[in-house]
Amino acid sequence: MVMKIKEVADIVGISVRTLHHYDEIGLLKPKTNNTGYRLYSEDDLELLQQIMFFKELGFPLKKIKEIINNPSFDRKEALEVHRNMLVEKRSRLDKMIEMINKTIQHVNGEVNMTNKEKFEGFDFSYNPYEKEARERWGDKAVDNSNVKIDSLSDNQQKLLSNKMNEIYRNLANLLEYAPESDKTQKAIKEWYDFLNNETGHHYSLEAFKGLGQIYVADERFTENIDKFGEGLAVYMCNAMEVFADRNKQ
Amino acid sequence: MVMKIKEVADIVGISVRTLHHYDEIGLLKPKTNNTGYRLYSEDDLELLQQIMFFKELGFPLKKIKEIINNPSFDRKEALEVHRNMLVEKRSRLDKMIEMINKTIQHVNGEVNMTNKEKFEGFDFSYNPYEKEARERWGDKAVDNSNVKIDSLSDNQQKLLSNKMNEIYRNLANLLEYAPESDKTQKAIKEWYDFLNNETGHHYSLEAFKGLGQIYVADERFTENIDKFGEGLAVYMCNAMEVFADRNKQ
DNA sequence: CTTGACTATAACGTAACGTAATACCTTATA
DNA sequence: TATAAGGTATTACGTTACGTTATAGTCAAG
Repeated sequence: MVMKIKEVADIVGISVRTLHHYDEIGLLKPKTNNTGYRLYSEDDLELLQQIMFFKELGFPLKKIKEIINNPSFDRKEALEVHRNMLVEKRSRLDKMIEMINKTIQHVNGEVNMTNKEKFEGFDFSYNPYEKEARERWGDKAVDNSNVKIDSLSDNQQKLLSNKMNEIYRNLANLLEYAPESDKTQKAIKEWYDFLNNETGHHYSLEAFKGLGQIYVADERFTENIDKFGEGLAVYMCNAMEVFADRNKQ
Repeated sequence: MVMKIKEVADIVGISVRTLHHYDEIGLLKPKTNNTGYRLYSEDDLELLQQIMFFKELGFPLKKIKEIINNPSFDRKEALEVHRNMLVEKRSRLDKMIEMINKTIQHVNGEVNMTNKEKFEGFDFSYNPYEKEARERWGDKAVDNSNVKIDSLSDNQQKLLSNKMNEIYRNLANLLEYAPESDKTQKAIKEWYDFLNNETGHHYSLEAFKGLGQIYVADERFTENIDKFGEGLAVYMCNAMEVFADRNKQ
């Protein structure tokens, strides 16, 4: 079932102009019929829902475009982080309500408020989930160029980039296990095999170990990797070392 | 105690440029010392708090200026309406959280969602308090879109609908009494309580009074209500006003 | 008395649409 | 089938609420 622009606008609660705008900037480009009318599909609506979520969270459209165009974008994961952010937002609202109650009492002369207290509810900088989202989807995390291996083709780079993201996410969930644990080592092996089979380069175990060390030594790597989990770079370095040493000879 | 601009900016969590801007447009003009530095007093901070409240609610700065410059502006009253709006906002957040949970299930293939459902949490068109605020401080034009009850669940709508019919029938039989009569006022109270307890929205007395006025102003309401008895809409409007004024304070 | 952090004004830039003008397309109704 | 009403497209300039330099004066600590 396809829908014309006004129908979509009415359902979503935005203006037709806004949808025009999203088309203009390439954020949401529906198909058109022979007379140039925009026809929105179910998939377009799903995408629009995603866009609205990110918009609700204050992301600029440019960033939203980057995020949803990134092939490593995991919709379900995004939804879960969004939920956490909304819960966080609600608790901030609670704070504001509490604050406004205090202010009312203050106006009545019943309570004194410090200046800091007067604005506590407005301060949006202390939201761990927004921070998480920014770190996960913000500038550098989306841009894998820091980590790319120049000699590869575009396709290979994209593949590598996706695999890296997958590996990082995967490993970030294993941080509680020891680097030498089976689960971790299995993930590392996957990474090692991928490098050898898909990148066109051969990585010796020593080279692989060296790569792990680069993750810690080069802060461009450290920074990007740690965005997937605190201390992940060091963790990976250790795990890769264990992997190399175990399989050596 | 006076504060320099950066201190204020840091406390409130906005930029220095923003405060410059507010000064430029005459929204918040602090005193200056002999070297031109802006010095913000306690009163300036209180005003800024007001400004931030209205901003949070999506008012444009121009309107905010009009509002707080209006000599009839009652700070306490404004705060109370603000609180109500925040509570309303929180319940919308609850809706969004519910929706996102549904969406996650939907992604998992567990549930089907209609297009309307997908965007329910984004629909900000129904908020009695924003309507109240607009009428009080904003354009007096009645925005009909605020009158719809689409955002209620099917069950709530059915319940509301039944209760409305009951109330209307009831009141149509009281048309011969004055709007301020005990019988009429009792029926009105029942209506008011129902709205507050069953619809998920909180109606202040002012909002309730506004609702009555809508019955007369919006011909869709007038038409339907008058089916129960000639002139019932106007009668209810009067009775609701009496009820609001009597119970105020 | 110098340096670094803070402040001022001025002026251009930008994001995300709003608004208006003009013209074509679709559909319900006479 | 004609015709009006309302939806749609493109183009283009306007607007809001600041961001971002650039340039220059001010203040507080070492």
